[in-house]
Amino acid sequence: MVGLPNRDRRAERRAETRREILEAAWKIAHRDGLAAITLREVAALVGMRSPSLYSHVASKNAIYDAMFEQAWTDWGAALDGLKLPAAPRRALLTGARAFFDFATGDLARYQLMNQRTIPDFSPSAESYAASLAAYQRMRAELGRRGVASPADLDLWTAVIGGFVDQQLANDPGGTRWRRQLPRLVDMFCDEVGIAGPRLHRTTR
Amino acid sequence: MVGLPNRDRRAERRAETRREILEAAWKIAHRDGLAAITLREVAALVGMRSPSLYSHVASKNAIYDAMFEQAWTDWGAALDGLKLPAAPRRALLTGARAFFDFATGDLARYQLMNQRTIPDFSPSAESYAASLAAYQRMRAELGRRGVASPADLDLWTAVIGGFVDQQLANDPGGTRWRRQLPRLVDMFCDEVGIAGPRLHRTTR
DNA sequence: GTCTATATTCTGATAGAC
DNA sequence: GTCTATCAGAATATAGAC
Repeated sequence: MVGLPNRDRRAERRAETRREILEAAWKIAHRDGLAAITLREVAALVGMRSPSLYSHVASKNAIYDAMFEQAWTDWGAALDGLKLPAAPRRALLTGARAFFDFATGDLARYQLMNQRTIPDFSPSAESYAASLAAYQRMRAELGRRGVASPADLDLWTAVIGGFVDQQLANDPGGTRWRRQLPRLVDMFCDEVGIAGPRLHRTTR
Repeated sequence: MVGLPNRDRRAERRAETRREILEAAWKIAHRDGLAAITLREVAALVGMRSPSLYSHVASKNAIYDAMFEQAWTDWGAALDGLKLPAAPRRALLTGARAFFDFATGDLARYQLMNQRTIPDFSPSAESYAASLAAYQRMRAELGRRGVASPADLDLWTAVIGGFVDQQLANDPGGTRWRRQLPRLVDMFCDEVGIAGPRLHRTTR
């Protein structure tokens, strides 16, 4: 009995090409910044001429959009893969370090995810949903540790984001702010009322 | 007795033209973002053709550089003009609000001052000195209130910057993070050991 | 699906007359 | 110091052959 092929080789090829296009775009972004991505160079890196890209991508902004979605999806996956310790303060520190390392590990990615670096780009509804999903996952984990009020959540996102920004801006590749994460978590937990032993030695 | 004129009208005119050029550049940046500044439009706004700009400015990046220096000089002046209350926590809150309002009041300016938005631009030594001077002034004021260790200073800059970033990114024009500044200052002061009554009501 | 060719528009910067 | 004219090149995107 003859049936349909159970693999769509053509679709696989298309998906693979699309993956290569995104990979090339990331490569340029890492080297020269997000704004430096051009269709010509993306095409050259995947072995095409620029007009051929339009068979795979609707526009340049569609590339940014796919990158945005990919970045947030990746962070969501990293978040899901975390083994969080039972002790709440330890759990927060693990999460903070994971986000910090993810964010500082790739400046271009962080700018695309969290800052308005590309003037004409704003994420599509589908891509934005990926970022929202990651945020909700973080919210759920914090809620499990007793951080539930919007004000407390805003406080958390702000102080963590601030650490990332300072690290990227003033000590890229270093640990000047990273090594203070235990202290930051302690300070935050003291403020919002998460009990437990201090994570770092108090110097006073 | 006849002497030299005590005003150099030519120099005054030149300085005035330069001021107008910067003003035009800011206007474009506010409307469409830093990256949208073009020499043609700057020239049009001051009533020139673009080549004429080169009599006043060495290059496009020189305009960014002058804007960078101006922004930091302005912030330094704002800092100098502050009347800080005697109570340390009150003083920190006053400073925090001043910086927060200065930063959130102008996204383009903040991006130019603190983020790497323009790929090819990096400040000249002279312009960078203006930012350093402002930082030293902040450091001196914090030192007077007992915040002196590099770690404490890093903690302060990070949490304040984080509040600014979140406000700009997620609630531009609003007060979602601004209204939590008293709490942030309390949290910070508790951590670094600045005594005094709490600035905000504890909800727990 | 990929190509060549091209449209269209913009960019920063320079040369040289006045 | 400002102008016209122009360079030299970049960009995204489309048309249409193959």
